[in-house]
Amino acid sequence: MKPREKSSRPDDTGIIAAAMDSVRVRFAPSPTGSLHVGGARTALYNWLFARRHSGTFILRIEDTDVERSRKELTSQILEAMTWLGLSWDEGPYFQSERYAHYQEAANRLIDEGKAYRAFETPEELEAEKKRAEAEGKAFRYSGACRALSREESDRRAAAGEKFVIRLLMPEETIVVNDVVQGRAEFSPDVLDDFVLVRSDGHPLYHFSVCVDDAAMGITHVIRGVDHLPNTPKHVALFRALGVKPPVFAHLGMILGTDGKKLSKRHGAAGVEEFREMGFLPQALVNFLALLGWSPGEDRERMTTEEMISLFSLERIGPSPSRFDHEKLAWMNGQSLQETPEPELLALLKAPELSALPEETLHAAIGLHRPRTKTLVELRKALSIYLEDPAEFDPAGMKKFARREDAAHLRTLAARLSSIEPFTHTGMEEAARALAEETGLKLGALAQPARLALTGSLASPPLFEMIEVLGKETALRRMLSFAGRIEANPHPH
RNA sequence: GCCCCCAUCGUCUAGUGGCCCAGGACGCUACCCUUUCAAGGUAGAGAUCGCGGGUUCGAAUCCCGCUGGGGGUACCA
Repeated sequence: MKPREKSSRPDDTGIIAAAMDSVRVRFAPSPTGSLHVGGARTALYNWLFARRHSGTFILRIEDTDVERSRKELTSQILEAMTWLGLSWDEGPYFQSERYAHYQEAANRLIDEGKAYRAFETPEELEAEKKRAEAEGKAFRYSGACRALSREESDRRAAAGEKFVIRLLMPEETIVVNDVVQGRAEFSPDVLDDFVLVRSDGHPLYHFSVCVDDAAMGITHVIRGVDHLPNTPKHVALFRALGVKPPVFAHLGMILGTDGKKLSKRHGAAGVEEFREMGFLPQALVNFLALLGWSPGEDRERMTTEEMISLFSLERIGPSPSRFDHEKLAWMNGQSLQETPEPELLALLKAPELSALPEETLHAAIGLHRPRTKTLVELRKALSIYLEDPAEFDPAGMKKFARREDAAHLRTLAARLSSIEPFTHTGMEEAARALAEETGLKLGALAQPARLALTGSLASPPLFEMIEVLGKETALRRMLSFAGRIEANPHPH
């Protein structure tokens, strides 16, 4: 890592400075789905922030929802994080293995009179909710069980009566000072005594998060704005727990191009999907970093090290952003061009390419890589060196599969067959001479050949490609394609 | 319904009272290069800074209202 920059950076002042000595942040996904790019961006910002301040990045799995959590999704998330290069310093911790902590904290809160048992059944609550709705009012738990004496509460619990544990919400306005979203006030009459622990003993999200953040000494909570309305609850809980709340930074949502929540409908939403589509982790990271954060000074493409040294919470914007696949594709194309060839070969994961002579493969990559934006595209482009094209572009067939094209193909093939040594410069000379003699444009000769060789009208410079393909393969494809046309020529 | 957040080119954004009749990037258009497609080069279109009121000598930047969008409102996370 580069040496830290001096304290002229804006984030070295003010509110964050107090906790800046030992930054501890966490990414806390819930294993109810694969890693969404929104989650990946949250993880990235936490990671960048930790690295920027030589802090600690903790990974914590929030699997208290037994019904929806799935073990295999955890490993999938970990794998995606690793692929992105977001290494964690502690964890993964599993909340499902930390129930003793929650139990202990809950008992303590009850003992201190900051939380209490509530014995209403789900049905009773549901009925109350219905009633409130009918009256057009927002439902808030009545707080009826606040009035229970400790003795009665203990007695009913001991008798086996079901209960949840609720936090005794203080009757005061809670102010959340968010580094990204600014100041937000929450009036006590929209906050009720929310549930900490379910009747089956499972801690609820708000509770386990705060207990863990407190226990793990989390200094900064960086997460999506969807959690902003939860934050006053967390602040109250931290106070009840006797802990200073961390600094909050809530990130705007990542939306699809239509402004709706990003999902598979928009092409892809999971990190794993982007990986499969042939995107490079550094490109995805760079792109995601810029979705909501800007280093200023018109910087766009950056290495991870540069992002780390430039990153700060105050340069994160509050507004939601749309996921622009086009820009990602551009960035990926840029990264693809810069990847060293041995690494690229490993990334391509195409063992069949080893059938090609090293020199051929090297030359082919040199020819095709500049024309591709993803690994998948490059892999497909390279396949023409392994087997003859199986399909031909319909538009190409319409334009360049007429009877005279077959004739041109045969003439060109004949001319090329005598070239020795078989170099692209020699071929080009010969082809130009041929064009001159016949009064044809070079393109009239080249396009049918291109179609014959690749099945497509778009390719690297024809003769360079032929040189890599080899005389035998090239002539075979040209002649066979000529035959195919003659059997079934496209009318004018 | 109630609560909270957001609002600069199509998109990501720079911009924190005068340097901005708004800068960069992706995308788009044209031209150059050229055997095709990319890449590259050059030029260009594209935002009355959501709307309306203030404050100020002066506002994209501060305040209020409206509109639009998003989120939350669980014994989910």
